[in-house]
Amino acid sequence: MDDGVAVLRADAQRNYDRLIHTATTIFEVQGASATLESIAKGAGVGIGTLYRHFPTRRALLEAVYADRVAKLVARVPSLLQKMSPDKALLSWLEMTVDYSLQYGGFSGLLEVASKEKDSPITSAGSQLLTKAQEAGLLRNDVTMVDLLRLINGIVVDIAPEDVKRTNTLVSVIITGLKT
Amino acid sequence: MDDGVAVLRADAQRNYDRLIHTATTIFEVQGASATLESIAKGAGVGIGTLYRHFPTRRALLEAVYADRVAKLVARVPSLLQKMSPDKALLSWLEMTVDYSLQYGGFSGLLEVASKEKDSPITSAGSQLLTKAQEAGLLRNDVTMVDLLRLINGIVVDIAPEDVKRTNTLVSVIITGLKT
DNA sequence: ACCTGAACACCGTTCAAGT
DNA sequence: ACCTGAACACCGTTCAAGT
Repeated sequence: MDDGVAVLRADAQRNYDRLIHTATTIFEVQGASATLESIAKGAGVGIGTLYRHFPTRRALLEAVYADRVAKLVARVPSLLQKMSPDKALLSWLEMTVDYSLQYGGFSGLLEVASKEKDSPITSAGSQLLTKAQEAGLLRNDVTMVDLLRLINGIVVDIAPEDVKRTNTLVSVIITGLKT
Repeated sequence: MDDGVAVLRADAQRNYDRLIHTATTIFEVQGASATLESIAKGAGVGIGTLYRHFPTRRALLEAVYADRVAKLVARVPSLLQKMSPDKALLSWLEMTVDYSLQYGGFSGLLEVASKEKDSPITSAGSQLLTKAQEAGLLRNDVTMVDLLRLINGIVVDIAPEDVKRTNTLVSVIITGLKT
């Protein structure tokens, strides 16, 4: 019985850590479409080693942003405790937008995760949306996948000078969801 | 004095027409990111000829969808004549979404054009939005670039089974814009 | 004036050889 | 068990040579 994390050989573990560290930095600067070659090179490993640890770009993005996703998930119950579910959803969406704006590659992860109804991000948001809908606060004909599609549209390819527009756009969406 | 359209040598004109025709078909099937190589090949011309006529992918997209853009522009005054400006904007946005869903490459054009405040598409929509704002029907703190960002988010990378969701999402946005 | 396609650059992905 | 990087595939873009 273990905790589900495979034990790696010392050199493999070191390469894994270096890849995560380098990818974090490079995604930060260049965004989620940075070349994998540059990440491998920056980490001082062969490109094959990157592929061994992370068979897809998505796997790498998930590993790099695992802690932020965990934070988004953890925020759900604490928000529900403090405020009404519609306000909680608004707050949670703003947090998601903030992560996308702060961390270069996060929006690349959001882009794929938002399309799946049972990804960690979608599942977390769904709890808030469903609660708000059950309370009759938000319209019933919208799913979390729908909502994240709109949110993703707000942050994708955004220019630095447009960042200040995002709050307004999130508020448009939330207002549009009110019953 | 001419009409602004350069007169091409007969073979050049034929190649131009073939490129447009082939590009229309291929964008339809594969979307705006189809390879330029496949378009040149399908048109029976060298890749250099494609670049001579269309120096960028965007130039090709604009040429292919010129008539649809013209329709969107032409629709503005006729919509304003028939209904209130907020309803006109909703109708116009639905038309824009329909084009993006119907024509494979149109959303690729929308993606770039929507970011410029004076592209033909943005300018056309702006007239409706401004009228609706002046009439006090829609909130004043949103621009057409903002709005097209949301619209683009709705249609980009949409799976066939999600197409039916787009009407709901457009209505969420319009509702959210109401004062 | 226009066309062709080879050539170059760049990136993703695999896999044989090595430790 | 893990790593390396050459090799292959693919695509965008340019430009010398040709008509």
